[in-house]
Order: sequence, then C-alpha cells, then structure tokens
Amino acid sequence: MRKPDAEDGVRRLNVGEVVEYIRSKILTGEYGPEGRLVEEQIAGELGVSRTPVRQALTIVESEGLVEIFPNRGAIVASFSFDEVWRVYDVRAVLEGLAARRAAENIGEAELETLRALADEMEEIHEELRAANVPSGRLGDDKHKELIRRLVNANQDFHHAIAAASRNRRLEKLVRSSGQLPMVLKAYSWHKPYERASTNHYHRKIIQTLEAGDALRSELVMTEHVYEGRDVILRALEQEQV
Amino acid sequence: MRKPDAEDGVRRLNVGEVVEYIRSKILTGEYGPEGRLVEEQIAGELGVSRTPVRQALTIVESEGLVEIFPNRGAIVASFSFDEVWRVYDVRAVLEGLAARRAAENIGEAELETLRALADEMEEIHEELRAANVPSGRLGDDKHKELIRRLVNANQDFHHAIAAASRNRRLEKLVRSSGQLPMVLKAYSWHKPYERASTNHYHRKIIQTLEAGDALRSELVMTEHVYEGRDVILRALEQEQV
DNA sequence: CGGCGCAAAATTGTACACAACACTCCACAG
DNA sequence: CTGTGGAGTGTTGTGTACAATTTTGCGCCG
Repeated sequence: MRKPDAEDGVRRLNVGEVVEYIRSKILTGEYGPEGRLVEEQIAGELGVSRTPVRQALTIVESEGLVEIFPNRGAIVASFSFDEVWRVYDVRAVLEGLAARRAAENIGEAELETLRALADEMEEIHEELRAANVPSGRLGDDKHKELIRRLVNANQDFHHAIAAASRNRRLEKLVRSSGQLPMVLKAYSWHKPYERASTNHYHRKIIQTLEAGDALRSELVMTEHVYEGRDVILRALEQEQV
Repeated sequence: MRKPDAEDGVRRLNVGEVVEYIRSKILTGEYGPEGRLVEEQIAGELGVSRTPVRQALTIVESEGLVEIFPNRGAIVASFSFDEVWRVYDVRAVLEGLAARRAAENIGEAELETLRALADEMEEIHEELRAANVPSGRLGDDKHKELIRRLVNANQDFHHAIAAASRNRRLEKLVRSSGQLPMVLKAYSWHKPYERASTNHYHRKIIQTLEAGDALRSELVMTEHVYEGRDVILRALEQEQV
C-alpha cells in the first residue's frame, strides 16, 4: 500500500479530510479500542503538519469518538458494554424526537428517498438469505460487502429522517451519536431475523411518517433504536466470554 | 478597564480559558447577535496567539454558540425565535432523559444539593418580591445581581441532575444545549409568577427523584423545559415588535 | 530487592511566518 | 449605466520552531 497522500504533487493540503481519515480509522477498527492517537504520527501518515491534525482531533472529540486529556493526548473512546448502552440511551431519544418532527415536516421527495432505501435494504437482505443458505462460507468477501452496504443504507435512512426534522442541531447530534465502530454495527445484520425486524420497523416508520403521525413515528423509531441496542449488547456480551 | 491578561509577567499562556472567554462574551451579549469573530482580534484581547483561539473556536462551535464557515471565519450563532425553539426542542428530550436516569441513580448527597439549590432560589425569589413591590426601580444593580444568582442556581440545579444521570455524554449535551445569552435567560425570572412556577417544578422534580419515579421525573422535567421555552419565546416575540 | 529522584526522551501546547482564499473597490469595456 | 476583471487588503489555513509538560529509564539509596 502507498502513503495516502503527499505524492506526485497533485494535491497539496487537507482540511476536514483529516477528520474523515481519523473517523474512518476508528470506525474500521484500525485505531483499536483505547489506543493512543499521537499527533505527529497521524500527521506523518497523511503528509500534513500537526496543526490540522490537532484541530481535527478536537472536532472528533466533540463527536465522542476520542477523548482528549490535557497535556496527555488523545485516545480512542471506549466502546464497552456500558458505553454503548449510554450512547444508545441518548440516541433513542434524539432519533425519537427527529422522527416526531420529521412526521410534521417531511415532504414527498424525502419519503421517496426513504422508500428507495428500504427497498434497497430488503433486496440486500434477500441476496444474503439466498447466498447464506449453506453456512456463510461462500463468498466471504461478497458477504462483507453486502453487510457494508446494509450499514450504509441504514445510516442514510436514519440521516434522512434527521434531516427531515428541520433542525440542524438535532441532525448533527443524531449523526454524531450514531457513530460506532463497524464491528459493532455489523452485529445488527448478521442474522436474518434481525434484518427482517429492521426492515419491518423501517416500513412502519415510513407509514407513520406518510400519515403525519408524530406520536407513533417517535414511538416506533425509539423502539427500533432500542432493539438495535439489544442486538449489539447481546453480541458484545457473548464476545466478552 | 485593563487588558484581561499578558501583564506583570505573572501568568503566561492560556488553555481552554480562551473557550471560557469566548463563551462569556457571547453569553453576556458583548459579542452581539451574528457578529463576526476575528481570530487575531480575540487573540489580541487576550494576549495570546491565534493558535489557541482557533482551537477554542472549534470547541465553542461544537457547543453550538458559534458557526464556522470554511475559509470565511466564525460568527456568533443566531438566537432567533426559530432557533431558540429548536434548541429547547432538543433540550426538552435531553433533560427529560437525564431526569429519568437520575431518578434511577441519584444519591442522598446529590438530593441534598438539589434541595439546597431550590432553597436558595426561593430565598432569592422572596428577596425580589420584597424589593420589587414598588416597580423595580430601587436598586437596579442589586436586582440584576439577584437575577444573575437565580440564573446560576437554576443552571446548577439542572447540571446536577444531568450529572446524576451517570451518563457523561448526556451530561455534556445537556450542558451545551442549555447555553443561551443571559439576556434571553433573564426573561424567565422577571415576573414573580414565572419564578414561582419554576420553584414549583423544581420541588416536584426533587420529590419524584426522591421517590425514584423515573417516568414522572421525566415528565415533569420535560414540561418544565417547555414552559421555560414558552416564557422566552413570548418575551422574544414582544421584543421583535 | 524495592522505592526515590532526576535527567533524557517523547509528546503536547503555543507562537510566529507564510501560503491560500475571500472580499472590496475601482478601472474599464460594453 | 451596468457588469466584468483584477489588483489590493483582510482573514483564514497550514507549516515550522520552540516552550512546557508528561513519561520513561536508570542509577542510587534504604
């Protein structure tokens, strides 16, 4: 592999790209659980100076992905059982509120987007079901790719609803509170039953949004988030063993 | 008035003190509604370089007090009618959740703190009532000071509950989502009726927390926040005229 | 053998210089 | 009169050097 940047003189400097880089390194697990994030090291990896790295770290901290200790540097946030529990506790009310407000403000174009995303997720679900009948060995790469697409589509679905709340602050909070390492998120999609459940909730949410039913939109979304937490925590628990 | 720092060689450099400085300037209204925040200017006021100012601005942005536009600088966030509405919409669910979790986790020492704060606020309320019988002219300075103490005690009350939720993320969000210019916050305390209402809710919240009643703690806290919004928005509306 | 202290190394925090970008304003063409 | 282009100015973005702080390693003493 080659150095990510600082080559052939085409590109020069970066901005919040450093943020994106750090985010992805954490979310993909490359930066481990509570690993230290040394500024100069990251700067080296990207071919930039420490200045933008420093700024990026404070931004990523505000998103809750790292923790900065004065004079002692930054470490990747912990995603222990308790921490995930707390993250989802907050997520549940934030996404619930987002759904409530979305029900009052969403437009037809946005609903169409949501339907398309739900369609896509169901298609992927079918593909996975078809491929995985034996035991999941065939096409491990393709399997991973499908899971990745599911995670992304799901994220887009939730972000679209947050955007429809017409509240930028809320949207931002939903985005950042939804950030967890892929490894954890992937847990939600391995079993057919859980995928089916998610699809069900997504359809239900679309229905309640179409009907402009704020109360039920919030209710269904909140429960949906809590069920997502259940799945991840269960997996996390078994892993600990 | 003298320059805030960089004198008599005692102190040297600053850290998140710059954050505190910017915050207070915004909250006290010295930095106006949508005024520009020029890095070098702030650096000059504090006798530091642009580097810490820059970092401070990104932190203050994450708290929602300023908005940063790439390559174009930072401006103080807008606290229009709609914005305040949105801020409180989020605050309501966050503080509601905090109260719910606090009811499950709060300890006797923390309850005692809450009682003390409620006592203090009621005492100030009485002082204001006694002094303000004529029309509010007597001791305008003292009046302001009492209001300031009310705002602070109220803030401590809410922060203490957030802390009792045992969820750092949530606590942080409650803290930052509660930040509004003093001018706006002060509206909540001018009329005796509104002060009495607040005191009532605070007592009620303490009761439900004591009883460990999570549902009602959340309910009362949420309604309390919404009523706070009502008062501010009503005042804001009249001001617009 | 274990704790203590102190110097060296590693890392973060700040200052300063320069590059890059955005905005203003005015000249000039249409 | 309008709008188009471009130099000049102001401000932000990044690189680099140095100061301050923390951590590490090792010798010394108990």
